Amino acid sequence: MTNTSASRRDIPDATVARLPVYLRVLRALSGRGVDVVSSNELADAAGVRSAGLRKDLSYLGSYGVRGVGYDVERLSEEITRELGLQSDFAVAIVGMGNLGRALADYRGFATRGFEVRWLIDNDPALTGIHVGALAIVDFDGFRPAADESVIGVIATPPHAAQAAADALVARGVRSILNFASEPLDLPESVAVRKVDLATELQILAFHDQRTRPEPAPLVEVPS
Amino acid sequence: MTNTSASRRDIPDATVARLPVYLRVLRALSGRGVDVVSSNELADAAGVRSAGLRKDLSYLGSYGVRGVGYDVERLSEEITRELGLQSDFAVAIVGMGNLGRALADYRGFATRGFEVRWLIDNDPALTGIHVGALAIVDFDGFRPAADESVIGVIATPPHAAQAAADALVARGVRSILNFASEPLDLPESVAVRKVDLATELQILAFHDQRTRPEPAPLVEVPS
DNA sequence: GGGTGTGAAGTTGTTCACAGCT
DNA sequence: AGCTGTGAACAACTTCACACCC
Repeated sequence: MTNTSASRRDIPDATVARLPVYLRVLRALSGRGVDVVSSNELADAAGVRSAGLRKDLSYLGSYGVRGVGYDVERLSEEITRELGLQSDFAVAIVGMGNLGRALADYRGFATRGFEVRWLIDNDPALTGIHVGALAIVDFDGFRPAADESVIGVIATPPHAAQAAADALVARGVRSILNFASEPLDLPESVAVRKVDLATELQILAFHDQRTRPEPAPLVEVPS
Repeated sequence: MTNTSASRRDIPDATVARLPVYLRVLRALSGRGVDVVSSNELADAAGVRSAGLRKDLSYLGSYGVRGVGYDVERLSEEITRELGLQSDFAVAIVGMGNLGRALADYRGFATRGFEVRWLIDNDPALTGIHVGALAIVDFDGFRPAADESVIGVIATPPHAAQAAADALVARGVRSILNFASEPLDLPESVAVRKVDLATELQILAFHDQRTRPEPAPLVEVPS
């Protein structure tokens, strides 16, 4: 809802969630000098089915050539544009515990169009300390320009997550990646994605328990 | 498919993915001395709709009381049992870079039934070094008992992920949480979940770009 | 031949709305 | 009266299969 204004073309959420994966594969191919790829090869490398891949790409338009495949460069650009990644996004990480520091140093961001530009923590003992090339600031030191897009990453302890989110939103952040297990209560207009590590493990635990091979591989006694 | 043996009751994947969230909320309620909760309150705290919550819980059986709500303790136990979390799971983290170290120290695991028991890295310069109470070992030092369930967490650089996964599986691991962006090629019998941080950011970028308020909200003079 | 693009069918997940129990 | 449990309607997503084009 709230979808009042024009929503360009309507790309399903499930598709949007896979576009970054395709993009990564395409860039790897491009780096290896490949310039045409079939839906089968691409799907394989991305871990999806080829029919699904073709359907996903069809939402962007027709960028493939029948009997041949997709132009790697062209498709790459198209997805980049669709995801809005032509210009770099700035990232602000809140919470400089272990996880926050690890994220601050994470190499994968820069290579995919994200620049970590602020490290925020309200603990006065931490402000001023450098992590990599950046100094930790408190929220007063976080003043993004009104026209720049900043993605906020919450890596605080659970009880501080809501306050961190509110502070980010108050300063114009409209997209948040939340590592705290606490669900955030925010305006509809703010996009939130959650990564809860313990939840992921629990989901795996469920499947593990369900596919346990034998009931109890005890004993081997004859008798 | 491959669904040869009995699959107890059939709980939808989407429901399984939410059970851990409910469980966390229930435990928090329990800690605050609450002993009955309605689907509305629980749904609210978990960030879902009440009808959906009730449907989810209905897959576990009928543990609510009409006109009253759910017994917090009872439901907690039921979900715990269903997820297979009665006994602790052991976790092995592979790749002791920034992310691996952060995960090794992550407090959220222990409180949710997971014990990090192995820290693995094949770099000889790292083996023997302690991170918290555990020493880093190489794969030769990873010898879980045949009957214990271990969840493997891959926090290596992308190019090492497949080899790490293969090594885990060769030692009996059947559940893997993969932080590397590389998709893993593994037998069907191994459950894999992927957490790709850059992908999450890119999905947010898409939404951000799409909901940008005005073309250019300039002016207003600060100084 | 080879591989894309896409309606149609099938599957899975969500929401509604109300019967039924306490 | 209040709140759960659930069939039934609905919506989203996936897979199939084949027409169509190079």
